[in-house]
Amino acid sequence: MPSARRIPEATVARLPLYYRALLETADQHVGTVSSERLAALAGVNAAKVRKDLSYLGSYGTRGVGYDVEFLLHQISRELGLTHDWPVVIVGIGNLGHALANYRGFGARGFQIVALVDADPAKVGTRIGDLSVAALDDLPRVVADCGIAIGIIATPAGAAQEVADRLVDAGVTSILNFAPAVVSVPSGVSLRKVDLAIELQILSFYQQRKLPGLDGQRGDVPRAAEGVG
Amino acid sequence: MPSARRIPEATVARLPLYYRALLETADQHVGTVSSERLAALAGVNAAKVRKDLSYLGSYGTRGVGYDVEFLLHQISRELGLTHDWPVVIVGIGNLGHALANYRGFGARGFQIVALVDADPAKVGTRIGDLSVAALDDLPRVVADCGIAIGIIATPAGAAQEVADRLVDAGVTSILNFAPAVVSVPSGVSLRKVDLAIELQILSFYQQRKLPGLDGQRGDVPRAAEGVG
DNA sequence: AGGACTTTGAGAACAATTGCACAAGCGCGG
DNA sequence: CCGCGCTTGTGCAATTGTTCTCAAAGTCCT
Repeated sequence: MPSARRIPEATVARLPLYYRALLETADQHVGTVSSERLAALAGVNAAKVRKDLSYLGSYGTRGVGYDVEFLLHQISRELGLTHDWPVVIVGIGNLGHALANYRGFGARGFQIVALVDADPAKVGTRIGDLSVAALDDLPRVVADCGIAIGIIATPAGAAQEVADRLVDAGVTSILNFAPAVVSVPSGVSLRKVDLAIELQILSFYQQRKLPGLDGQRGDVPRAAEGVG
Repeated sequence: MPSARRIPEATVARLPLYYRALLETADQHVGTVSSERLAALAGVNAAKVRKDLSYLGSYGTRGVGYDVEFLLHQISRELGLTHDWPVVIVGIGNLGHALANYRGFGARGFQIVALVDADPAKVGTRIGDLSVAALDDLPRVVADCGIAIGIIATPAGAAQEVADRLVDAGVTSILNFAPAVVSVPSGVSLRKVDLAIELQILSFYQQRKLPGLDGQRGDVPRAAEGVG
């Protein structure tokens, strides 16, 4: 029963950072963390950590900090990571292939349970211990495995069609890697990751620093994260 | 000479969306677009498009819209995409391999010109028409190719060390795919993409919709992008 | 038991971003 | 040459997110 309180989007996007930081902390058999320390590990500032965590409830102890295990439990409950989520990847090209093999998912609450591709030549191919299914099998695969989350790793042109099919099959959360805008019915969550766009954003700031390269280049002051 | 005006971060993050939308529009030999149409293609709303573009200058014509070619040129100049950027990828595992082969970069202003890995077994391996160099060769590779942008695709444990080496070698923009916080000197830009975090954010919203699954599941109302 | 010290949680100020609404500007047809 | 319809550009209000500040609440030491 995740708290009913409304949690700001910006906070939700940072919870996974805290989660990761807490996992590392727990590994080192540390019992409690201060907001200061957690902030350093997550790459944000302490005030933000406290405010974010306060949305979940008053889980800290003044003068002490947060109990690592307890906070870890609360956050994983809030993020819905108390059980593993089965995930389907559609589009087994370069990227889909890499995602299928990516160890990071399993370690953090997700299990790739199905691979799908429209290309008949790829259907039946094995990757790890999964074999690629046909796009038409999507409804059955989704139903059989109880899949709620789908990943689109197709070329841009196929993205909308695949999204539609995922939704029809019953998927209600989609992560889109294709460089295309896709729209989904309300009630379905959609997030996108566009690799080239990230580089283009870097390019913007990179370009701005060349013209007036005013001496800078010492490497003492350390400013983590963010761009600029 | 990009305009001197300060462009809000949120706007910068959307310029690539407009750029992509404009490229598609130009392909269809359309001469002008309205903010309304551009908004639909980019998956945002029209007011935002107008405000964003107004930061670049007054490039539209009232009563008509924006000249596609001209706007495309202005945005690509602003993003620094008038020339290709050479990019180095460090860490040639699953992900690094996929990124090296990803066609999307070349098409949008970036060329992967070097691959680097710490593992001696991988050094010398060929991917496409590049061969993997040793980590120690980084300074030479960066200097020889005039590389300003680096991609980290290593496991979490190696990320900070690789970032330090990239910076030492002269790289001033870094895209980090490793699930770890890395810090860089001020003056160096850093962006991060964490694949598992994206799924965890979806998981948060997904979990919240199951408890009170209040009938919904019709597919008529179309709400593009964003989550929830 | 009491005081010093630490750290949280929250209120308030501040900053950034979004969205609305509409005047100003442009092209076109008469 | 003028008026009409369309679309931009922007001031303003509302929302969202961040940072500051400090009282409250706990621990630890004596």
